[in-house]
Amino acid sequence: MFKWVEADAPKTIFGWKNMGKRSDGQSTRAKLLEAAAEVFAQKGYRDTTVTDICKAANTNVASVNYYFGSKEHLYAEVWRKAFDQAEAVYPIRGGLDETAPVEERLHALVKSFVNKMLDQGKLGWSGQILLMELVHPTEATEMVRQDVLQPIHVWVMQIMRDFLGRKATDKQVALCCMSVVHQCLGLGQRKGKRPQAIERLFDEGPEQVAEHIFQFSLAGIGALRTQVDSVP
Amino acid sequence: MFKWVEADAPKTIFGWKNMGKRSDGQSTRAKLLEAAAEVFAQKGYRDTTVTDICKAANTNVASVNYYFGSKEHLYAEVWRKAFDQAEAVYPIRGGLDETAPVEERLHALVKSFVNKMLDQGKLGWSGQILLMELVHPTEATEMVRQDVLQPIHVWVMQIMRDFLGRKATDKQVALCCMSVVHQCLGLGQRKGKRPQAIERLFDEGPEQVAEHIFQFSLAGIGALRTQVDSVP
DNA sequence: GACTAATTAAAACGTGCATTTAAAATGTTA
DNA sequence: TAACATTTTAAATGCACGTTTTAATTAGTC
Repeated sequence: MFKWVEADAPKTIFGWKNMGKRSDGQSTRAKLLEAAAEVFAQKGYRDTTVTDICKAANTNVASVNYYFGSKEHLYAEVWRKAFDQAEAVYPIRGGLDETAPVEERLHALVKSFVNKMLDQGKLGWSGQILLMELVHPTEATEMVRQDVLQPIHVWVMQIMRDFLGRKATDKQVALCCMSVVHQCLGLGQRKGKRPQAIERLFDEGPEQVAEHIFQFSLAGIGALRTQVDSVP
Repeated sequence: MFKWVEADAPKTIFGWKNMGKRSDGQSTRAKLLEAAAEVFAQKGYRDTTVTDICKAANTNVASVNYYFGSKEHLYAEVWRKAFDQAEAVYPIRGGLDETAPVEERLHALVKSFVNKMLDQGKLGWSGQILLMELVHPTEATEMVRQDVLQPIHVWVMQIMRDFLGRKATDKQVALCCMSVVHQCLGLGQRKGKRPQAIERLFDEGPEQVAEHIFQFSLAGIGALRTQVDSVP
């Protein structure tokens, strides 16, 4: 795996102003990034051709390799950017820190997660890509695990631990994390591939779904907690 | 999409006994079916090459097209067979019919589903393929939807309806189905791609996980039911 | 044992795709 | 305006893969 130096940014660090750079509004690099994100989210890494991307971005086929070195590098960058954009609008912590009441933290978490999975616009791309990667990974997964996935996991575990208390085992905590996360992740399944009764749930936006998952999980966790607490 | 006539079966219907057929124990066709299932489940449809399959089955590259017409047809047949095999050992109804107590039906459903997703051997292949198809469908999805997916959905909906009672809305029923199914489906994520705390949950077999999902869901459904019942 | 059909085997074909190349175009510097 | 770096373009390259072809081999029938 070779190291790729970006074409745009580094060129100005020597003091030049805009050496040889075109000035047609949105740079080709940005266009590619935007177009690629949409195509990747829709068709997945493997079914997306660089020709697809360049057609969508209205650029030459060679531009992907010129700006990103390879399809794979573009994909990694797309993924990271999609995550950042979604996180900016739907922050997983909802502006809360670890001192906030657990219920509030869980509520914020679920709302954020559900929105990320169900957003119909560009903010839903990260969810689509995430799910595809978890089910059918590419090598790019490794590139974002530490920075993006790990912090979320820590936050969820923290919430569940606070819910269940000291007496709960690590396994019980992990199981509850799993239940909540999987309920949210599953929302990313391909549209139109589910039974109609399920599809209709999403017609009226993510709020109702998020509320359901929150209440459902709250009860599930509550049951486990009383069970934990009953042990001396 | 052309119609393909299988190479083995149809040849005997004219009254011949075994015309030209080799008799070396396991037929090439069966070897392909078995090997392909494993490779498809592991690498997914797109990343699997027919060379992969034939190498695993110890056959010639042309054999896939000879016996199945195309990679896609083989895939469809593999999928259906994997489902049947898993269903034979982990029946989704657990031997119960609609007159059995709802709790028992749900318990059986979850156990069956979890086993299908977590089985380490060939009985786990159908779960792997199912999840990949839901997240990133191929055209083969359509071939099994009616026969395989639809009946399961009907059964789950039935269970939830019986749980929640007449007063519950269709939407509430569907949401509960979703919560249960997604908890199970999520188990099919690629091994080794999750946080360690989660990975460890599966070391000791599916039983504990199934039990957790059952209890968790029972509480979640229960909460919704009391809410439903409280409305006059 | 010759005939026929089914199966296997090896090589060839054709296509789709990521990437490379080399030249042209565009902008900047002096 | 000349020299130069960056960016764009169109065409070429090379490889991987599904499928086809053609010939050889095997098994059962008469």
